[in-house]
Amino acid sequence: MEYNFKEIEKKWQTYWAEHKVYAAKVDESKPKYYVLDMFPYPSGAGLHVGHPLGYIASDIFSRYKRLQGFNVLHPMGYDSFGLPAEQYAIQTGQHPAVTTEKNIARYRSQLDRIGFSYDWDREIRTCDPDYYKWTQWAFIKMFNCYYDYDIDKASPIENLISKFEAGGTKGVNAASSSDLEFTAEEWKSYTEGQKSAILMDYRIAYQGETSVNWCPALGTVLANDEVKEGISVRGGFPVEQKKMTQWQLRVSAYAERLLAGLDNLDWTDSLKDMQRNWIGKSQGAEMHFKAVCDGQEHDMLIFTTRADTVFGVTFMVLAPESPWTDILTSKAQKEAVEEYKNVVKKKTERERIAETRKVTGVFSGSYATNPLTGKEVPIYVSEYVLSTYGTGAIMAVPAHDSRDYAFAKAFNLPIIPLIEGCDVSESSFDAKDGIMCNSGFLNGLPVKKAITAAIDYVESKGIGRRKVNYRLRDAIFSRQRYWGEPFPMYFKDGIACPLPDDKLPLTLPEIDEYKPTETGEPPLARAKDWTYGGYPLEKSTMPGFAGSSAYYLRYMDPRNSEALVSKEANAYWQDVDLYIGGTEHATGHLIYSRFWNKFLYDLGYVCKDEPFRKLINQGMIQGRSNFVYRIVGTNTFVSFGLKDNYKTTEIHVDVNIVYNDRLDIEAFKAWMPDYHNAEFILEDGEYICGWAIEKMSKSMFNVVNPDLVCDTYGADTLRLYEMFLGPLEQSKPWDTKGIDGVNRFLKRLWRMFYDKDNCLVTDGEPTAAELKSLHKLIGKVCSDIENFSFNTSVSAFMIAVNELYDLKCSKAAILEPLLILLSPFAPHITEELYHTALGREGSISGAKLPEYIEAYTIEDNCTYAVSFNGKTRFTVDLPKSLGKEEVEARVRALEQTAKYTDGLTIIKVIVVPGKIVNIVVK
RNA sequence: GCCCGGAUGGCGGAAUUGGUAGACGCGCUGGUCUCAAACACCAGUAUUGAAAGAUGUACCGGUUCGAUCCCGGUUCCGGGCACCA
Repeated sequence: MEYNFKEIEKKWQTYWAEHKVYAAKVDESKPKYYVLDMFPYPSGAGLHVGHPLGYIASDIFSRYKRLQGFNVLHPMGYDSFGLPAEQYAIQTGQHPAVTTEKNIARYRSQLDRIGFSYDWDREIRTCDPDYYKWTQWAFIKMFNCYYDYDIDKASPIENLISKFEAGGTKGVNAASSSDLEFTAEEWKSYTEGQKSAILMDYRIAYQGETSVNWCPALGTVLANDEVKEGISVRGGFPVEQKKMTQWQLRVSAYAERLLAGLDNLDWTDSLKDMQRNWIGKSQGAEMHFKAVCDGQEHDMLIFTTRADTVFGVTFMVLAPESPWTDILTSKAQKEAVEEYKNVVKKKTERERIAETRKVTGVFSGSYATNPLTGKEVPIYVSEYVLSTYGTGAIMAVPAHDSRDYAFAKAFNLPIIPLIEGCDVSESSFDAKDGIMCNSGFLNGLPVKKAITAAIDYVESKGIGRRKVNYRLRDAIFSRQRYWGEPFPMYFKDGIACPLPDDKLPLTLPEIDEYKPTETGEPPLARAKDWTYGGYPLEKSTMPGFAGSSAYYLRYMDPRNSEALVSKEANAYWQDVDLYIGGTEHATGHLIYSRFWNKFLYDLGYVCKDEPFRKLINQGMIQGRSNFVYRIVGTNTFVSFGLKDNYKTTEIHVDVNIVYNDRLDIEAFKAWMPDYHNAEFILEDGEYICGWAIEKMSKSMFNVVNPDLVCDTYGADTLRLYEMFLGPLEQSKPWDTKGIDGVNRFLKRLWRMFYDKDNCLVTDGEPTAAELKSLHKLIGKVCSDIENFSFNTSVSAFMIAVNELYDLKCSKAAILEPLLILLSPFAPHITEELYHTALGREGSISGAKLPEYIEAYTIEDNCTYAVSFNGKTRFTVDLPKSLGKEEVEARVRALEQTAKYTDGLTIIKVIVVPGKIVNIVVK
């Protein structure tokens, strides 16, 4: 019998599906284990060989955990709302639901071929109304809550209303968009409209005006993590800043908890660092400065982390968009400031980035008084101060801040050094290090102590207070698009109201065109009768991250129509034990999910504060591109080794017509009409291609389709090879030619069971050598899997099978544990051999993981190399059972009889068991 | 500019984290089988040298009997953030 992978793989995939082998059910008798993949966006291009890498890893781990006796939840679904389907719809008029459906079918068939152990009964799709009902439900909950810092969690908005009714804003310690103050009487005197406007500033899901990333080409706003270097991540279009009223989520209220929660997570440090930087906590102080404009006195508030440098303030700076700027611009400077503001406003985000460090600014015409020195300093307006961070105003200390320094140099402002011995003639001294000088009562203190002393002083004089700032901003939650979740909100006389729960889901209406309207309204404005009870419904939709923020909860109880997840299901599955996915979600999905989960936790809907206990980031699989070299101005192609003799252009060639860097010339001629009459300059009768490692993409003709690999080598080979390529978390290139090695391994495994038509499996007692091979393997593979070092596991399998093959071992007592151990990696072939060759019943996934017995792998004797000062002089075999002291004693004795002393005396014997003995001599 | 990761044969990568560097696989070379090819199998394969040996983990230095591993500095590559006061 031959290893017929096609038949075997089809047979077992059918068996698993028919017997629902991987269906997960709540089972209190077993410990649970939840393994989750980041669900894919089903794009039109289908999967390439890089996509399943993480899925294979998580599948191996899931299968391994099942063998260990865990009740494993391993679900899959689709993140199926999103821009590409909509862009396609705009171009073709096809409904996004239709293309999405088609793409999902393609993804499913590709995934199925690889043999994953998903529980497909739990599949979810974010665009399914039964699913997005719960996205809308959560949004309404957020709308109906505010964040109370006193209890440090979300709380129903009614509680806030009661507080306002009882005592106004006094004693209210809540996250809000503005710092309003009013009394209970004032509150009661407000109209409904005024009240709802005030409450809006406190809600966790709220509508508010902010400066947003507006992408004109996409016709929508984007969140910060959807923009990189002034360009939209999806599509690559320029993005500009624009003031707009948008739905937002008050993620910033959770900044401290999102930061603190990281400490207890089993994530990589680099990913935690990314989130920490994104949250951007900085501790400092707010300080009041008296400002005078045209004789009028105002109060100005700044934020600083360097309160110690207040004696070196030589000017102040306001953000152009800051409300202070209008108040503190003098009549004389009005025109200049307005002009400056206009120039800044017109710049796109991209220009701002390109011109970073180019100093611009304008004098406001007013002056501020330093509260500590009483000195007057000028107030400037400059774009290097951001309105969105801190108070939008700073005190400038050019001697100790490089940005202030550049500004001072450009505007010829004084620079006062405050640290003993520092040189500020060429650049500022930014380090928080040294002894203070020129700083009144702070003189003589080291910087770090001076910071505390300065803040203490400021607090005691009532000039300011300690303050923590976060860079994390609220998430802008509206998108002016069609293919997303509709907001379950309507506007009654201009006041935003949520739909009642029994009206959920609010499904997407049909429209005949997916573009924005001529008047610039979102596509939903095209819908007929987009109203509720006669009131207009919200016309924008939710962003991509809405649907992915709580999907891991829905998998626990995917068909529940009463709740996002039942209390029972949530209590059993709890949280995700292992989450595998790419780093690209570090500051997007992984922040939003944590926020969303914490919110639901505050309200008691989920039992865990953090959703993802352990996180692994798989690396990218890069493509290996091949090139041909066309001699300029001809249709002649010269082989790689000879190309330097000619003037050539490098052209990407489809890697599927190149074998081992050798071009299939006939296939090349047929590839594109242009090359039909191509001529070639060969070396040794062959055309050798150049190569490079690049991103896997269609345009570089280096895409390898997993279907093709499954056709030629089988899914088990694909799975093993993807793992064998290198460490899971590292980026590495795909190179199809190496795949023969793992394929050979499987064929050899097969031959251990079958020779032609004979089954070779026998009973019989295993020998010591066979047991040693097996148990070395068990020990290695189990510890590798726990460490996600799957590449070395595959090597270990190859070594063990080679050893056993050489020993001609066909004993069931050895082969059965071997198969079970290998089954997570290569489920089809092991399943087949388990049944037909070993005659076992049921699926191998129900088997028990073989136990590792160390005693089998210990060597009787062990060779020590004895060396003097690093030079090996002789080797000696000693029983492994000897203790360290005894080895030392025997070595000393040997050394004496061997007369290797050369007149030297031993000062130290270093024994490393099983390794080497070093004798240090003098 | 700041914060993280890296750097080992022709290639992907191992090395029990201070103890024989280069496991395993690819590729290459030679051989067996074959009319031939494919498959399979066997042997070799860091550099240098006829050999003994010498040299080798990006570079410079340090600690140590001993360093791919620890410490200091440099270069290059990858990722993240970027006027965050």
